[in-house]
Amino acid sequence: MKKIVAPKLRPVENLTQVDKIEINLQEYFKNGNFSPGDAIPKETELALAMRVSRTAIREALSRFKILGIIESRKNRGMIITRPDILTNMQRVMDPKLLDGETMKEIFEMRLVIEMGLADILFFRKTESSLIKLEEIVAKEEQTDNKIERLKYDVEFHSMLYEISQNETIQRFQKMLLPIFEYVDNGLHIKSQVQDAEYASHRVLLNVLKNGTPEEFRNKMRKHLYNYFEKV
Amino acid sequence: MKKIVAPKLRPVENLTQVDKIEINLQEYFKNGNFSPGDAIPKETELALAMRVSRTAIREALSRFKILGIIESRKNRGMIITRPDILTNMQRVMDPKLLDGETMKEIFEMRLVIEMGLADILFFRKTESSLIKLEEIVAKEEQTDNKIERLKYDVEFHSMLYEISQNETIQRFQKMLLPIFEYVDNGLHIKSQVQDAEYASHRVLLNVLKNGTPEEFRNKMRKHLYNYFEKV
DNA sequence: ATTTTAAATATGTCTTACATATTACAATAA
DNA sequence: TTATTGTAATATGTAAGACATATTTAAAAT
Repeated sequence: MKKIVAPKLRPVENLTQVDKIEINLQEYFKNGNFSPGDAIPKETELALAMRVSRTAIREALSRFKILGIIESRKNRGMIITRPDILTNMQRVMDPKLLDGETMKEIFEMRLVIEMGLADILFFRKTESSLIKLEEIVAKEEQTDNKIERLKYDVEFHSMLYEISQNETIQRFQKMLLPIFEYVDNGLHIKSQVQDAEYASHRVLLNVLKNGTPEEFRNKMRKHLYNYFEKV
Repeated sequence: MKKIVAPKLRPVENLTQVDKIEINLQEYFKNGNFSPGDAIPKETELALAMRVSRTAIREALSRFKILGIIESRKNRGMIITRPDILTNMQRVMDPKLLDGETMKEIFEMRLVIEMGLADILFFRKTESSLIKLEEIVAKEEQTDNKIERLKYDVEFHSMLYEISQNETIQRFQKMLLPIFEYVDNGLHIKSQVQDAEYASHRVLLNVLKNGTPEEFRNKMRKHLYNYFEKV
């Protein structure tokens, strides 16, 4: 029997109708030059225009609600809203669902950000913020409890972000915290042995008080690079 | 007539049933210790368990589909999937929908990242990547067309991110490009007058070739700080 | 002029019905 | 037996109809 070899066939498109409506709407929102507050057509009109049922339209619209792109005023209609760029990212920031490679990259991104922050930190540091850092470091040094120390580690770095006074960067860091904790807990990193070069929080703080941005970057590199095989 | 003064009342909760189901499911997914590929209960079971209609369940589930948290194999059931942390952010990254303050903060974040990248760039730069940068700079210098120059500007900085070999950071940059372009186009920034300190792409390239990470950071600061009133 | 009523409207929810892709398994042909 | 084809069961996808309800608008009543 002759074996029939299948010719090059592309897999059939496997999008549901709702998926297609979603794509349609995304285009519509993107190109519509909408501003927050603008009304969009009502469900029945959309259903009529796209020749689908109201059910399907509603399922697609529901997707955009979780993104914060639209909002419905009950019984009045739906409007375009100002989405929050970080909440959606936050929703899916689950170490259990991310792969190792991505987490390593995210951790490297943290390193990039914390080194890049140096100039801003020296520019925006205040007496009170340095005192707060001092308190955190002091408490950290007074405990041997591993969990406690981890807590103060998070607090120290969070405080640095706070000093930046950049809300977006701060929220970005808070969002990534689950990843950092996961990495800090010893997965995907090299041995925790702290070599002679290691820079402690105390060292970082002293540099921030009396040093230069350049010194701070060097110490921060030594503080965090410890977690990498190589950069 | 006596005027009744309303006591301090909290606004009534204004969540729809689907919103509540969404919250329920978010909890369920988060605490369920799911791994990608795991199946979740079928729609009718969820509807029964939550005492709501299948329609409402479907609208809520649909929301998680756009986040990439679940996926449905048609007629077989739904499974947990590995979400992409950046696509959702991308969906809402529309300069028209963001407020000015957020955009300024995002631009500052760019500055932080591009300065923080220095060490990695020097570690991962290659001959071929330097040649590509050289080509971009050469083409930029040969044109006076404003739009062309903007194009090469984007290419230059994109190439830097590429050298980092960090996919996440690269995608982050690509996602923010609309913002950068919007800012570059002259809104929310100080005068474009380039002071004597200004560092060109040519300068940055030469430093990357023969200088140190520290020099690179200084030049990058001067290259980008130009866009700020003060940092 | 002010308040009350009533109608119209659009979203929210539920129910029922059926279509359809996938799977597993039985039936059939080689 | 072995491989292919057919078939039933299943869960999701889609549609349509019905009604609830909050909001708005306008008409009606005070």
